[in-house]
Amino acid sequence: MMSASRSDSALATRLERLTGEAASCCVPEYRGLAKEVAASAHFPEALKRVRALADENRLLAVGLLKRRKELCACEIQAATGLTHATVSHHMAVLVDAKLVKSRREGKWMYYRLAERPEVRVP
Amino acid sequence: MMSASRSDSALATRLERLTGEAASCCVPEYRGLAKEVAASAHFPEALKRVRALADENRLLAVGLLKRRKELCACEIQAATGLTHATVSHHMAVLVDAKLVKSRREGKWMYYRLAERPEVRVP
DNA sequence: TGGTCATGTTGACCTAAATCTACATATATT
DNA sequence: AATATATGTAGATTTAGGTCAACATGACCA
Repeated sequence: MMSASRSDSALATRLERLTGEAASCCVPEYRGLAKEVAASAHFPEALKRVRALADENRLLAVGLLKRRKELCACEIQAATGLTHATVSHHMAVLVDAKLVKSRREGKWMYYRLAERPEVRVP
Repeated sequence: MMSASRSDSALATRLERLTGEAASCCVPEYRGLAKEVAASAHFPEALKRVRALADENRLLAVGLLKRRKELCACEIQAATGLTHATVSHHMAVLVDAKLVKSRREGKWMYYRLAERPEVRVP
């Protein structure tokens, strides 16, 4: 989104210093590297996972599920003190990020950790 | 209706709020479990780390640093297309979360990954 | 059938965070 | 010294998302 006439000079100067060549042309190389990282297979999923964990109550829910194997929504609600609406939203985020799996049993909804809830930074 | 300062320690406040409505007998037990998790030694640091990673551009910067061992601020700026002010802010967040270390060399600021940038969910 | 309980969904509100511009600081160069 | 360069900081604006009340859905039981 930035265009950058002014502030690319730092990079150009440094590259000129390192290579001895005019370097303003090398900005696309760094953008290309960034695109390579962002387009890597694991990047979107990793971003979704860390975003799912980056909330106090969702990280708490994951911690609860690490100690108790399985918890129903109302238990998570009791532990967090949130409304059931908020708990439902949070658990949906965790399930969407594939950090948690859900299982319905009658009117109760049970949650447990997925097999590999780890986060791999791409 | 519930007292308590609103945004200070959100978790503590929310845990306070659930005491009424004592219909379910096990609520205090889950409250205690939540407090145990949130008060664990690793919880605040883990939260800070995942929050630091939970931004597209910061996760991108970490990915860049995994490929290039060391990058200066202007190179990260070139890669992300952000202003230098925004880059500076993002890198400060990563450094504060102990995911990245910084090194000054003259007027250039170099960044590299910390020894263990992994995220441990508590 | 109706009623209640447990949970999901919607829509709005409101706080936190991401980003920018403008200015400040520090380093290098002349 | 002065000037240019590289990055940090402050303040303002805008966007993202956490939260709740209200409503909807679906399951169980009379």
